[in-house]
Amino acid sequence: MVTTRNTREDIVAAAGRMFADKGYHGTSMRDLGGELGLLGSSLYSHIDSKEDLLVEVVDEGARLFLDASDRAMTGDGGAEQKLRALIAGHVDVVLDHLDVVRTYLNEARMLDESHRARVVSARDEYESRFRDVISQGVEEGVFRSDVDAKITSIFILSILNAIERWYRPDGGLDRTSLVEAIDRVATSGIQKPASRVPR
Amino acid sequence: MVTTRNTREDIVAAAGRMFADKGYHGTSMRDLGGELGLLGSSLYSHIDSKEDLLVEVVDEGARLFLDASDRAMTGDGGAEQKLRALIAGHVDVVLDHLDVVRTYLNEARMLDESHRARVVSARDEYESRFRDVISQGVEEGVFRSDVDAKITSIFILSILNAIERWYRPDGGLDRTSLVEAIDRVATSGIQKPASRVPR
DNA sequence: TCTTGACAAACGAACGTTCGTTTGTGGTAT
DNA sequence: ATACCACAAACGAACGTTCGTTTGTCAAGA
Repeated sequence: MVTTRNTREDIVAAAGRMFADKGYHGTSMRDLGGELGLLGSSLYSHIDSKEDLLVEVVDEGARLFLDASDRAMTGDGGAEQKLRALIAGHVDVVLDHLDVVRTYLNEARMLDESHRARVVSARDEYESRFRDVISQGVEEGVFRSDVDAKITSIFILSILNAIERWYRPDGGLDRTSLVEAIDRVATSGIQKPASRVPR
Repeated sequence: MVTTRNTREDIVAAAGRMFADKGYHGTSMRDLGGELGLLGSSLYSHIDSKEDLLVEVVDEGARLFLDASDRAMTGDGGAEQKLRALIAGHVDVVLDHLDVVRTYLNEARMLDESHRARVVSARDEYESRFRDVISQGVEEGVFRSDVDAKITSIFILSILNAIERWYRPDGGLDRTSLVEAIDRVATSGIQKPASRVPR
């Protein structure tokens, strides 16, 4: 037989893919087995329950974002560079782990109370890094003093988390341009500055 | 007996509520009946199928947004005012019809192909109104000429559509301030304009 | 030989839905 | 006013199917 055996990680990866596409409750164990060329029951040689799969995928999503933000915060630049690094790191996670991210963002709420609580606190921790960098920028004087760090961090994360809903890798917009576009709208908005010294 | 009877609209409303909370596939007809003090089977005195309920809720969501944008576009202001009206109208729809909106945004993809296609085209139409207003603003010269209307409209809608994920009516942020905050970050960003006469 | 991964059958529970029946209510004829 | 009827709403049992999961078996690698 030439078929390679499936590992536990194959199953988790396929679960991430299917949960992202059809949702947790919209994916049956038989669906998932079929994706791997197995019967649904055969999955139980590798895992204990369907919910374990969701926990595993969602935890991975949380970890990816936190790790990326760790890396972004280690730079020695000011708030502007740090914010841009956070944005770039987030975009990288979304584009490099699209299925995990989609499951993390959309299906985590299907977890039972205790697991969901862990995810929520990880998400809060992640969001606080954006908030802190924005606060820092306000203190440094590079961001306007009337900027509300909390709500602004929510807005930036809203843009970042929506990427999975519309971005297509073959859509003619590479990730550098995407980061650039997000960074520009976040920092400068769209309004033309009042002209001050024309010529 | 004092209990009032349930109408079809009660059922659709409850369906919107439950689909928003637990997802379409996460809500059983017995769950839904229980929400109304009925057996699951009793729902079929009013409806033909579970999917019909989803279609009805999602269609309502699409209609709410399109109607709001119709109203916003009738003003005679410039692009800046129109964009702000679009934002304010969107926020009103989200906050006044939270369950319908959550189902519209998160569960429409569970519809079968033909129904989903209708929703996608309604969403495209709605998005194009944001895009057109932004293009108009660029032509008018009130928005910077390097603004990409397509991607910018996506970003603004990302912020607007994420509201359902975090906003709490009792959270100390009223809707006027919310609209104001979105409008400001969209038009002005967060960066402090370069000062020209330092010191 | 021992472990692993997959099979295939089977489990009980839950699913969406159907069906025949009961119940309550409002209008009409008495 | 009372009796009647038509109808809509809800019941409750049951349908066939699918769900997540358990179990016992067996072939193949280590």
